[in-house]
Amino acid sequence: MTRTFEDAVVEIVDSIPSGETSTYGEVAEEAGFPGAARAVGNIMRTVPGLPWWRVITTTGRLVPGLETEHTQRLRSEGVLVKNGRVSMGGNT
DNA sequence: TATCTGACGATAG
DNA sequence: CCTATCGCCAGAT
Repeated sequence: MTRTFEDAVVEIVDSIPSGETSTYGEVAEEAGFPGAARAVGNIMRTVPGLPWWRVITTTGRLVPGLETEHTQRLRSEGVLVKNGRVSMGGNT
């Protein structure tokens, strides 16, 4: 089994509970590759079927080019978005 | 094996 | 607040 970064990221991102949000850095760290936030982003766009909208950047920035789509999806999950940004990691 | 890419992260201006 | 640059890493070609 080619258990690679991709596989790990897929499972982790897919494990993010609805209404919550995580960051690329967090996902990368959980995957076992801290610092590989960039690689995470690539996988998010490479592997379909992933709740990529639950993953944001550490700065609270949403996915570039899909900010509108991203915001709508988060709001649909119950995540409050403020001015194109996510209200913290979905936790108070 | 080498080079390029990118939905990041942090710092500097 | 925004833009630019450097550093980081795995994947794709």
